[in-house]
Amino acid sequence: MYSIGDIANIMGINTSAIRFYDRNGLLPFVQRDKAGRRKFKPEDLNFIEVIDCLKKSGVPVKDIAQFISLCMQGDQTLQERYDYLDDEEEKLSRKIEKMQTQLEFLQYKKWYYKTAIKEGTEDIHFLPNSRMIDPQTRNEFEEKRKATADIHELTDL
Amino acid sequence: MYSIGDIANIMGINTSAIRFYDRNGLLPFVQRDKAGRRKFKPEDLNFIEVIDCLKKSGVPVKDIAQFISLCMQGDQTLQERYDYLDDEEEKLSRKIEKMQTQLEFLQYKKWYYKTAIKEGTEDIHFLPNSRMIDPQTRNEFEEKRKATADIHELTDL
DNA sequence: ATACGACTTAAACTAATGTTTAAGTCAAGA
DNA sequence: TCTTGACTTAAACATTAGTTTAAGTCGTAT
Repeated sequence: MYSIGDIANIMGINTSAIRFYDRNGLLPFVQRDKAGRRKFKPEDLNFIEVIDCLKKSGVPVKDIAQFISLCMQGDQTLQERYDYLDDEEEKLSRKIEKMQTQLEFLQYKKWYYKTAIKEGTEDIHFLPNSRMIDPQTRNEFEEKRKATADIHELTDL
Repeated sequence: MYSIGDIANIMGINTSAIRFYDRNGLLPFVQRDKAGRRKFKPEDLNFIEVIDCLKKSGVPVKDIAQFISLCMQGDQTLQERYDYLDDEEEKLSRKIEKMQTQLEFLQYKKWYYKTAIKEGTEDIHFLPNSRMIDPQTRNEFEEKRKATADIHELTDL
C-alpha cells in the first residue's frame, strides 16, 4: 500500500495536487486507513498511470474524472472507455502536429537571426525602404532545409 | 493598416484577447489614429506572426513580452533574440517528445481496451485473482507495434 | 512520555489567461 | 441628422489548476 506521499513522489508532484485531484473526482478508488489517511493499492497504480498520461497530454481534470468514472462502472463501459481514449488520441495527434509546425517556424526564425547577426543588422531581410520581410525569405530557408540533413547545421551558431 | 478586429480575425481570437496582450506588453509597436483606435502597420504582421507562434508553443505572455522588448531595441539585441528563440526551440522540442510518449501510451491503452472488448471483460489483462495488469501486457503490445506498419491496424475497431 | 513527521480538513489565496460589463467616442451610411 | 457598428477604457468576473494556511490527528522513534 502507498501513502499520498509515495504517490506524489511517483508522479513528481506535490501532495496538495493529489488532494486536489481527489476533490475533483480523479481518485474515487482510493481507500482510507482507520485514521482517515489515503491508502493506494498496488493496482491503483494502473489508474495513476492513466491519470498521469492524460494530465501530461493536457486533458482537463474534469474530463479525466469522466473517464475514471467510466472505469468505476466495470466492464459494461469498456466501449465508452475505448471511445474516450480514441478521442483523446486524435486530439493529442493534432496537437503534436501543430506543435511541429510551430517548431519549424522557430527554426526559420533562428536562421533569420543567425544570418542577420552575420551581417550585423536585421535590414538584410527587409524589402527596400521598409521593415517588411521579403516574402522570399521563408521560401529560401525552406529550400535550404530540404537540402540539409541536420537542421541544426542551418540554424545553430 | 489593420484594425484590432482585422488582427483578431487573422489570429483567430477575440479582440479582447488582443487588448489583453497589449496591456501585457506584447504590442508596444502598435500605433493609434486620432480617435485613439489601434492601427497595425503591414510590417507589424511580422510581430503578430511571432507572437502567434510563441502563444501556440505554450510560451507565457510575460516571456513573449520580453522577446518583443528585445525586438524594440534594434540590432544591438540580435544575439539575445537568437538565444531566446534557441531556448524556446529546445523547450518545444522536448515538449513534443513528451507528447509523443503520451501518445504511445494512449495507443497502448486503446489496444488494451480493444482486446478487452473482444473478450467482453477487462479481466483478460489482470494477473490471477487480482486487478493488477500483467506486466507482460505492455511488452506484448510494443512487440506488435514493431511488427505492424500502421499502428491503427492494431488499435482501431 | 513526548516530540517529530506525515497525514487530515476547509478555506483562503495565487497566477495565468482571458471575457464581460458599463460607459463613452467616432466615422460612415440611410 | 441619426443610427449603427466598431472601437476605447477600467474594472469586475470567470476558469483552471493548483498552493498555502491553520488547526488538528496519528504512529513511531527516542
